[in-house]
Amino acid sequence: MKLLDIGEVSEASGLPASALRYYEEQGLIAPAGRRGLRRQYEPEVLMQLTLISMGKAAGFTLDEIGSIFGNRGRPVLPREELHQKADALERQMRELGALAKAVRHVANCQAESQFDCQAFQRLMRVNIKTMQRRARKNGGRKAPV
Amino acid sequence: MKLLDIGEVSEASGLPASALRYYEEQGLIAPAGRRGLRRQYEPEVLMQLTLISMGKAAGFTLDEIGSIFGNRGRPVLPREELHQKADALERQMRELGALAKAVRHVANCQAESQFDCQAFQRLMRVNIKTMQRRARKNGGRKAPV
DNA sequence: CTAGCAACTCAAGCCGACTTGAGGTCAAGC
DNA sequence: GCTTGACCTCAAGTCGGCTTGAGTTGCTAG
Repeated sequence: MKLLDIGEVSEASGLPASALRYYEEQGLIAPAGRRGLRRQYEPEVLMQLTLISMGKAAGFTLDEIGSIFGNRGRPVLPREELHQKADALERQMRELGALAKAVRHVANCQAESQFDCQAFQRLMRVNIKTMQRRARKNGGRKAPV
Repeated sequence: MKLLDIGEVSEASGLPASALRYYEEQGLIAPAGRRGLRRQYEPEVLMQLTLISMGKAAGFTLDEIGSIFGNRGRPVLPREELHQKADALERQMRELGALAKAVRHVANCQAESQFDCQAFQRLMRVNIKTMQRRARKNGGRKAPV
């Protein structure tokens, strides 16, 4: 199987080479070897990068991503924790849906201010609650994800 | 209607007072007035903060959030752009779902490495494509959201 | 053989989103 | 009338995630 130069990986993934080197420094990816100075990647790395991008989009830090999809696809966390992460993701997904709804509503609503609109208020109500639940749990620091 | 001290807003929202001042500096919220030096907030601000939190969870910058739910609930962007934002959110929601599935799979899968697992590979395949589409469009910089 | 060019390293810089700390203000309760 | 505690301002610091720049190395084509 043909190995890829960093430039090719960059091209294929859309990530700048500097980011790839940075991911390596953080232990998220690794080249199969070198040819001279140059890193040579297995095509598999593209899948890893997809995972990383998805994880980032979901608000994980690189560190967290590393612990979910650890060294070359072997997860570092125990099953139970992984399921918790998945639960969190699904919750977050629902929140995203709520936000999409809210934005959609804002686009169509005639009210002077959203805060005058009954429908909008209903959309928000439930989320104020989940937000407060979350806040109570972690003292308002950093998204638990 | 009773006005709230920053401490009360902080308590109710779970956000530290320093963050509230920062949001004010960025033009996202504003107190109804002051009593002496102290900011006095209308309860309405809690709804705005919910919106902000949701927006952040969805990966928007504070700046972007400001342009969606502009000055006191009157959106700054035209309808069309708001719908585009909503579309993007729904896309992102689906990606999040895919990630949840992937994590769930990793938790259960017996394969040595995820990259040896057929089911996992299928899960990823589609996302590599969307990732590449996105990359081609923006040169790999900053999430388009 | 040598010129190019892509890649390399390492240190420093940058941006967003806050936090922290030092030093100041003020209304409320004793 | 004084202390206390919540709040204030402003400057500086922090952290994550990269980017930028200067100076170096080494495969490849002419």
